[in-house]
Amino acid sequence: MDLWQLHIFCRVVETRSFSKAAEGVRLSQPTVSSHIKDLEEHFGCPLIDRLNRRALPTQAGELLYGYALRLLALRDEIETVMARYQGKSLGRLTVGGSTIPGGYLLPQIVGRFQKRHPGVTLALVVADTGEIIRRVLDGALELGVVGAAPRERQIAHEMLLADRLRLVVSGNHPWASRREVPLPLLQQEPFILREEGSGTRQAIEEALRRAGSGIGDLRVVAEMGSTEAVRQGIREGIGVSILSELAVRDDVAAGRLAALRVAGLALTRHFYLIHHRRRHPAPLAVEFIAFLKESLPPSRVEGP
Amino acid sequence: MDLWQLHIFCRVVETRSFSKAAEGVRLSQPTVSSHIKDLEEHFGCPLIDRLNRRALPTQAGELLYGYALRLLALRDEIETVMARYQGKSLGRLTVGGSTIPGGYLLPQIVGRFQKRHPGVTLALVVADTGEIIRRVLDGALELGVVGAAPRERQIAHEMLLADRLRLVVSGNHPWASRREVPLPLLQQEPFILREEGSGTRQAIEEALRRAGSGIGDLRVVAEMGSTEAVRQGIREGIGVSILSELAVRDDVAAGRLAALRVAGLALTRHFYLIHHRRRHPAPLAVEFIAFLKESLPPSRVEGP
DNA sequence: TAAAAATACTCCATAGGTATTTTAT
DNA sequence: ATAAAATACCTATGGAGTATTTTTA
Repeated sequence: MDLWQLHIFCRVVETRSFSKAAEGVRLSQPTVSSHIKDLEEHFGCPLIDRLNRRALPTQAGELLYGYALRLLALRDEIETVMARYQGKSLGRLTVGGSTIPGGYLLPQIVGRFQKRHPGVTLALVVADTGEIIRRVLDGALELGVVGAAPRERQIAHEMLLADRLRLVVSGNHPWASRREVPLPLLQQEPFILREEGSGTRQAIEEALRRAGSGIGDLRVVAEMGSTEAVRQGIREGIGVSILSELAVRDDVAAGRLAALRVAGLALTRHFYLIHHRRRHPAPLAVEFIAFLKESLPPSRVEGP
Repeated sequence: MDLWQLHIFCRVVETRSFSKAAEGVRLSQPTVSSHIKDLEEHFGCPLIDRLNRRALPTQAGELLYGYALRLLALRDEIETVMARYQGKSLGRLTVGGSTIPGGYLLPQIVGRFQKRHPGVTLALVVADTGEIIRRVLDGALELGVVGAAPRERQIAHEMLLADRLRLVVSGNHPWASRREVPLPLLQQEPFILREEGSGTRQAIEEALRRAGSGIGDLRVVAEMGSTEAVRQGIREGIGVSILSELAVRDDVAAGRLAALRVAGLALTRHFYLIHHRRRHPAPLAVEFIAFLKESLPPSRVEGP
């Protein structure tokens, strides 16, 4: 018994004729006969009564007909669902982001993508870079945006955008109107640092090292566990800090904070799009990647 | 896409391996590979990610897997339902009976058959012989038991039982204790006749004709439209009549009526089992016919 | 290096065809 | 005589096999 034979059988029942059914499915009449015979042998009972002018289903035939219709309908449903899936109007996409991209970049982009694809289930998972990588590896996340290039062989990474880190001071700080501050001056200033292990802190350490300095040369007055906490600390005048431009964009625009360069410090850091190297991306993921790239200001997309 | 390929695909998803799946369905690994490839080409997207040690479904694969399980389950349901149908524990049987068999023979037999086959839908249609034949022809009835052998080419008939017609008198009638009455004596007695067109009346006319007599020679005092009415008439002493032994069995046993022979009158009449000559009977109908025959007292089953 | 899947080929079972016969109206 | 299905027979596609190669952990 296969779907094709059931389809032929249904046409015979509906047209009450082997020849008409044959026409309908573009087969010869003997071929239809042989398929019906096959089914009858398979089920071990006659399905169609051949009454020379009419072919009528037996009781067993009627029973089979009902079920065959359901089966064929389900088959059609599969075809349409799979097609719809490819048309990206159906599916599920789970994206991960480490702290900065997950907090300040992806929410808006995921939101806009969601609006463009109704009927699609979107999820954004925010966790630290290591966790994001682990989840991409085991397949729980299809894509991730993280603050460091992972060295796992199984993970493919692609530079997505160069995020500028800026010296951030309160809006009423004496430096608020300056464009730039020299490093020695910064080293006099009370400084708020992120905790050990933070990607931002690592980027700062790296930049200082390249400038022949280090964290020890800063006047660290506080260590805080999140970007939010640091931002609050700056606004309340506890000190200044170096943060991702993304994280303070709104506050800078509103004048609550000011972002400036540190002369002689190359405070650039990259975010990477990651995915499993050997798993096929869902069409929706491909679509999202394209959407993500065109959503980023072109100026920010620079070489590695 | 066919059911076999979907089945193989499901095994691959479940075992997470092409080779294991191949073992499970008794195929070679390359054959499994080619079926999966076929499916992937059919749907136009990868379904399985081949990660050397493990084969994991893509998102599209998971989507398909869910539907495939449903489809295969429905397929299995068809197989079991069709098998159950053949085991006769499932189905529907509609039997027709003309007045006498429909009123006095089939109800008990249908009832006992119903008890023996729970889960089966049984219906008994009582109508005149012509109507029963028409309904067997159009397929609304699968079987019929009628009081005359139909001459339609499309209807097969088989003598089922010889029903004896008896002269029926009230339990307190002078003849009640007699075994037999001569025809001339009967012709003196008030007689209740069935209406024109009744099978019983036809049988009486036929018997009288064979004896060289006719209805005109009877003292007809009433013409009644049903066996029931005639029976009541006899009990109330309006007259005597000739009725099927089947119709008065209970009353005779209870002594309310008496049944006797008429000397010189061959009052035998046959009931016939009929069915459509060219339609395959459902297994349940075959079963019912066997049950019907073994339910009849063997003495009553005689040659035609 | 070993384990898994892909590739390359061979073979035959069967879906499909055409021509014809059978059957019942 | 006709219309429909069954039968007989032929062909070719593709499902299944074995042997081998490719790939990556």
